[in-house]
Amino acid sequence: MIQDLPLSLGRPKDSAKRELILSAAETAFFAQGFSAATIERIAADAGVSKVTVYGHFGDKETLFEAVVTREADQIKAAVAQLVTADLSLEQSLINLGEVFIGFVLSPRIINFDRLLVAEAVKNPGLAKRFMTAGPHQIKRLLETIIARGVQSGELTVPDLPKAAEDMAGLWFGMAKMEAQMGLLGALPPDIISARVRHGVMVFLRAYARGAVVG
Amino acid sequence: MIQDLPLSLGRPKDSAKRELILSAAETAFFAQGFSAATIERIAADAGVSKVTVYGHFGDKETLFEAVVTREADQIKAAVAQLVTADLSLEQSLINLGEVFIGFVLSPRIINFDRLLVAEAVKNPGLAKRFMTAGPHQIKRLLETIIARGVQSGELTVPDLPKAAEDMAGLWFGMAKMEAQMGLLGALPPDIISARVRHGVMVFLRAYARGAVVG
DNA sequence: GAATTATTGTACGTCAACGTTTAATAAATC
DNA sequence: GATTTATTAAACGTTGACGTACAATAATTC
Repeated sequence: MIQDLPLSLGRPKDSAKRELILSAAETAFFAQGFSAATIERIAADAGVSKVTVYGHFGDKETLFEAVVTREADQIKAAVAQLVTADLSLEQSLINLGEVFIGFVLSPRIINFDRLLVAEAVKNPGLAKRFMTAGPHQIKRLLETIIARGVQSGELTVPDLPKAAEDMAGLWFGMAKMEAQMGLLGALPPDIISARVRHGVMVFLRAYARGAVVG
Repeated sequence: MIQDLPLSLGRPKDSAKRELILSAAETAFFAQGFSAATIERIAADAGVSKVTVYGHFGDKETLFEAVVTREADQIKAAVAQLVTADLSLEQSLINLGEVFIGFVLSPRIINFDRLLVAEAVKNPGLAKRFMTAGPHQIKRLLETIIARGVQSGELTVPDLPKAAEDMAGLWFGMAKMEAQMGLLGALPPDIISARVRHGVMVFLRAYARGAVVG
């Protein structure tokens, strides 16, 4: 087993086990929510003693936070890779939209979302971390793309953040609500693509040069 | 106390107590979620014995369902009153939007939403009932209004349901996500109004007669 | 090899909440 | 008044899960 550098005496904590615990916890929390998931089950799924779980993470709350933090970090990394290549305005929007919508509407993220929404009251910090790592970053990218469209003279945009929200809203429609409520299964890529393309067309039409939108 | 008609022998169930229980349950569930809310506390808040709660509703699940059904009925009734008066297209959209967005983003409904989202996995029927009673009805109204705009020649709409989703998406933007995550407090009416008006303008611009939107 | 910490299995203490039981009383019908 | 059902208060059984304790063993440093 690959071990960490020795920072203190005695047998070091097994970081592989830590990862196994996190993965099992993620699965359990995603599937059952915070309260319904049990430490014993998580430990069993991770192939680890319950005591080890308590050794790595002090209690259930801390374990949950670690799961959320880990997921948020992964999201952040994924978003950071979304460098907008040098494509047409329309293609840039479609590309970003497909990634964004595909991501947000994926069963995995919908489950994650459910978790955060349920826990948002007790633990607003976690929800905020997720929004900052994911949606807010995407919105920034969107603004960048739209700003390029303004510079090239293709668009007239009086308010950049508002326009970005409009684009996101058009992409979503009511789909996220439906997905959260469990009325939407996993969407095939072509459905997502069609939805995104439609949204982009509407957006471009509304914000075409010459249009005046308050 | 006002009693129901005698349908069977013996002392009838007190419908007033039933209502008190439902109200207390609603408060508890909204504030704490399904698992965290306790029957004892609900009974105490309703000023009623725990046994009475179990007498009216067999168990916690059933009580929860009764709360959701009651709320959905109220929503349905509220929506039914939204008869679209004979106003301009723009005014009709603004009016409906303000009611819709104000409703969906209100802390009360956001909490309700959180509940349903968390419970949607276990109990998809409840979530569906809510969607049917609320958002889906609104969407129908929206389609009616948009169709009037088409008939009057103000709009060109190749796909009515899609257009209605676009309008809803523009109204929402990312606001509902933020609200669900607890990053948005109660919104004052003028903020909601501004958001709705902006969405309507964008929508009308995109779907103005002559526009061709796939 | 000595000292130190991690891991495991098992068992346990604790606690909170669901749901039931019981005995007494209240409200309704006949 | 007899019967039947509802309500209450209090006590109880049960369950499930969190978190801890203990003794034995494994891994690591010095």
